[in-house]
Amino acid sequence: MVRKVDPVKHEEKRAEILDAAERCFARHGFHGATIAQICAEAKMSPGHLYHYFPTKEAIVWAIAGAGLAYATSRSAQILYGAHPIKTLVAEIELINAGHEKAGPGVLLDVLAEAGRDPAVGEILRESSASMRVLVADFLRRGQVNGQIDPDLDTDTAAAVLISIIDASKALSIRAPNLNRKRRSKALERLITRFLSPPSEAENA
Amino acid sequence: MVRKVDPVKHEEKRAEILDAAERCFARHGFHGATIAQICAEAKMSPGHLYHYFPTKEAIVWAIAGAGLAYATSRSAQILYGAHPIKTLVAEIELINAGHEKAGPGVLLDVLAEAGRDPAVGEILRESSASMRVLVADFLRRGQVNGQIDPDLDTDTAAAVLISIIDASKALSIRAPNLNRKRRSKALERLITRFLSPPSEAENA
Amino acid sequence: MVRKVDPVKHEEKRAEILDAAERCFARHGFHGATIAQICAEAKMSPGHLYHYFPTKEAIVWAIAGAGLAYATSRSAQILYGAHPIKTLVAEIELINAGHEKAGPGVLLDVLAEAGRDPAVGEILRESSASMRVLVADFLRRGQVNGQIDPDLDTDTAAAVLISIIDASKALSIRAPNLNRKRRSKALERLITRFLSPPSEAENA
Amino acid sequence: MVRKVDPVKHEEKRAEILDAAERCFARHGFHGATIAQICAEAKMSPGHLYHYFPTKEAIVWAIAGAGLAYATSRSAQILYGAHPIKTLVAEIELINAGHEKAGPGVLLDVLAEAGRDPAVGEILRESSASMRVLVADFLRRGQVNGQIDPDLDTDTAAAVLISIIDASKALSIRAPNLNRKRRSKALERLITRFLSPPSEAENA
DNA sequence: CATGAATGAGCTTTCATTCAT
DNA sequence: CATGAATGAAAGCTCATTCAT
Repeated sequence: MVRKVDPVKHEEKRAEILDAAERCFARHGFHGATIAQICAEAKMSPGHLYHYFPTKEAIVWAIAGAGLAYATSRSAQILYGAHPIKTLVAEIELINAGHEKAGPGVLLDVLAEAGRDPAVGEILRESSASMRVLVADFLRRGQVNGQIDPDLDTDTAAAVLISIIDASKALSIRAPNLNRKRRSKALERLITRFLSPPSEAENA
Repeated sequence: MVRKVDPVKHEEKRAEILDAAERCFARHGFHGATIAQICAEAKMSPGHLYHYFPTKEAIVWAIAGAGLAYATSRSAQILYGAHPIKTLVAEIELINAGHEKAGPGVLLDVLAEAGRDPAVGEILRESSASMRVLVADFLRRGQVNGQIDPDLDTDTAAAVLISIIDASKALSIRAPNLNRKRRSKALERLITRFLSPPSEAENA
Repeated sequence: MVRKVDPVKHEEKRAEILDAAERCFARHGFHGATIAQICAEAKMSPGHLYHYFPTKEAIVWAIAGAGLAYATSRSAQILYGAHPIKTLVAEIELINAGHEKAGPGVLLDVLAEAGRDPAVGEILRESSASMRVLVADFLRRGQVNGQIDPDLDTDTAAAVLISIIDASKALSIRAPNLNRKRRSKALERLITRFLSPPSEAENA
Repeated sequence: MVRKVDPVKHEEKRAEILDAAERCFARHGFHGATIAQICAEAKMSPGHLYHYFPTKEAIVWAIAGAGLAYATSRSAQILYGAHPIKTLVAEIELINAGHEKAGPGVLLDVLAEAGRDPAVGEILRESSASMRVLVADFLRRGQVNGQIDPDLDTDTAAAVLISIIDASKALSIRAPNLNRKRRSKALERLITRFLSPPSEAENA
């Protein structure tokens, strides 16, 4: 007999579904979006979709995991690049600019759902933990070369920094008409001063 | 002679429904909670509930409005009291401690829904705007007496500060096991340094 | 003790309710109209309304009875007046003119409902029977003085004549833009020729 | 390769639903019949039924349209056959005989609903108009060969004739115990005399 | 692999009717 | 006599999920 499934094609289909689902979830929320909408968006019948995911919940979990994994990997890129704080703030601005066209994405939905669906909670906490490791490591390196206050508890500071990304999502919804330059400057100031050693106040 | 309606009783019933609805929404989200659950929680038949609210949406809007109005009024209390920053951080800790028993409430749901339901968006933006006025005023007073950096754009800074409250909700979901003392200290440091004038770095 | 109820006032209230109900039924049909609408139209609370009618059905029956009784009494007036056929056709035109403002009333609803609700059926058949007696009597008088074909079975002819009134309701709904003069002329011709003795073809 | 939809099966299912719905509407009226009843009658789940019709209204419209279309096509058959008037009256008798078992059908409901639901009104008026064309044409042909009064306005006369079919429905409800022979004779006389040229009074 | 027909529990909402005041 | 608060069964409709093809 022939091979049952081509695992590459299988993964591609899964990715297509997740792409479609993310657009639907971003537009209507996890509970507002329907399987039928996702099927239409993915150009796929419901019977076929259920070959790839056993339940709608499973799609939600996959979306939550993928979104958070992307945020983690993007953070790694930024933190190991040049001028991480400036880049991070620029990234936030870039994302928020995207909201004007496509809405704020699913992060807030994940946060809200995490308080209810234990599986989403678990995914969020694990992702946050590994991102925290990443950021805490960055902070420790900064402490070594004197750019970051050695008194900071790196783990706690990392958690706070991560939540500032969430805050920026909230910020762009609560006050969408804020001047972008001023918002960037304020966020940069917030982060820079939080991390800086006591003596001097400006570095990135 | 005959009383037409007793507006006090009417208001009380409405409040009972909103109380019940808030508990249900906090547990299951705006879309996950059902009218039947709210009726059970409020010990009321669906027919009766619909004497007080024309649709489920109307209940969502009322909950969003009430929650945000409470946050605004509590903020006013804190900002006009003694040691506002310390008190604010303490308040955040108090609220987060509550999450362990009752979940994180509906704020994140409001933020997520605001990106979808224009009515919720409007409610959120208006509430945020009036809260921003409040906080910006506080900051301006601080600038006058030298406790806050006169270079800060008070409006932008106010928006950022408000979103830090949202961030603290996210923080307590992403990292529920963080040491409380350290978290408080970090938040206090974050806020204090954000606001302080350039020369000295420690005051509240 | 005092008299329990003033029967005159009681009848007046009943009449007010029936007035209100007829307007609602004409607008929305027997099943489409709600007790709440009737209460609003009669400026009355539902509790009070139920002092006068035990069920919604009872209101329907009363409306059906009243409408049919009115038609019967109006017919009597016409049949015992001068130029009954011309007057009848004029009356039909008058009624149909009213439809343009207020809709076709409840007659068709009564006919439709009579096929389902046995009580309405009974009311309709009894009313029709007594109207038929009236018309048959008119026809017999016409036969005596030679204006009406003595070969006609008066009872059957009476039934057919009555149903022509129903037909005219249907006519004004099916073809609302028909020229009125021509419609009147056609109806008059229909009735006149139906009744006339064989020799001459024109009289009223 | 893969069939998208089998339009034949789809049409069959639609027809089954309409069959079931017609029975329910005939028994309980458009507003009295429920989706659940139609589902039971069609042996189908509500979810499935809504694959074929988007709303209950759409079913009502389809039933109204189908019933009127049938009446129109049947009329065409009769008018182009031999002895149209005798056949028409016989058909009316046949239909009315059916009422004793199955009730008077939905025609009166359509007429009543047409005064309220503009969509039904539109369907009725369009169907009536095309039927009127058919009947008027028949009358004109009769005028040519001298069987029908050339003085008749064919369009108005056609409208009146059509409404006599409605009248016969009403007749069989108002007076179900009328002698059939006599009723047939009276209807035939009504129609024949209405159409006949002035000189002779008997032809079909 | 792929379809879409089919299910049925459950959703929000309505409404005739009752009851305490 | 009069109110309107209160009920709860049932309405129309949705949607995650399954199944025959």
